[in-house]
Amino acid sequence: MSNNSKEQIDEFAEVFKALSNPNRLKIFLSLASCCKPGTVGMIDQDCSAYIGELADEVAVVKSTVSHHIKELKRVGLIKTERQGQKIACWVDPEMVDSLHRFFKL
Amino acid sequence: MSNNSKEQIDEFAEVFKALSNPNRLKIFLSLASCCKPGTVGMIDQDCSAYIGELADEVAVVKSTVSHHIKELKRVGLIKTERQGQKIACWVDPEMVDSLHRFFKL
DNA sequence: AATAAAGTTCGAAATATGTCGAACAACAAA
DNA sequence: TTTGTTGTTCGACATATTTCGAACTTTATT
Repeated sequence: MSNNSKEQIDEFAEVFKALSNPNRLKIFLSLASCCKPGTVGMIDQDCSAYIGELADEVAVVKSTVSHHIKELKRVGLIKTERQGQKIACWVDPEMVDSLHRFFKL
Repeated sequence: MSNNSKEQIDEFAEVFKALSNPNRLKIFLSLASCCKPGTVGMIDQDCSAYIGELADEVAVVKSTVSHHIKELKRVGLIKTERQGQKIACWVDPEMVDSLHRFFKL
């Protein structure tokens, strides 16, 4: 911990900002709820959700969820893929691991 | 990860917000740089810094550092203690551990 | 081709944040 | 008690964030 360049610091700060909004954090946790080791980059029905589902779950309109997803994606916390009309979202376990190591004492 | 109540989510969101500002994150990392296991609650010259030192390090005026320290303290990331004219600041390893566990896959 | 479903983009409004400098308070030293 | 050092509080200002609803796009279905 704490052996970081300015760039790394700014990058982590952006990730933390992405997680600093309660609704965005809820979305992230909802997507993370089925994230297990060994599923890096994998998509399956247990490990992803659609925008509309998330909107219902978090109780904000889908345009807002769309913004939040965009931000979570921008900082690398989640990945997305179009599946027909819908967009599947899932967390990137590598980023979670990076954060896990960040707080390693 | 992700088995959290609304209150816990809001609490973590506040902690992440505290770490989302680059200058505040720098301050935190500076204080964390010497944080080792087994030093919970301990203060010594290797494990704390004063407001003025931090202001120099981060290159913002001390009134701003004072605000940032107040915020880091409010969310539980750091602790402080007056030592004569100065105020010693150090990270709370328990909170760091809590964050470490948060990102445990 | 027309309609429906799922997301995105845009514009607007309210609220929050980060920063500074000036004035103030607490403590120490002469 | 006067002066210096360290940190806090206050007011102000510029900028960023969060959220919504309306209009639009993309894909699927009839």
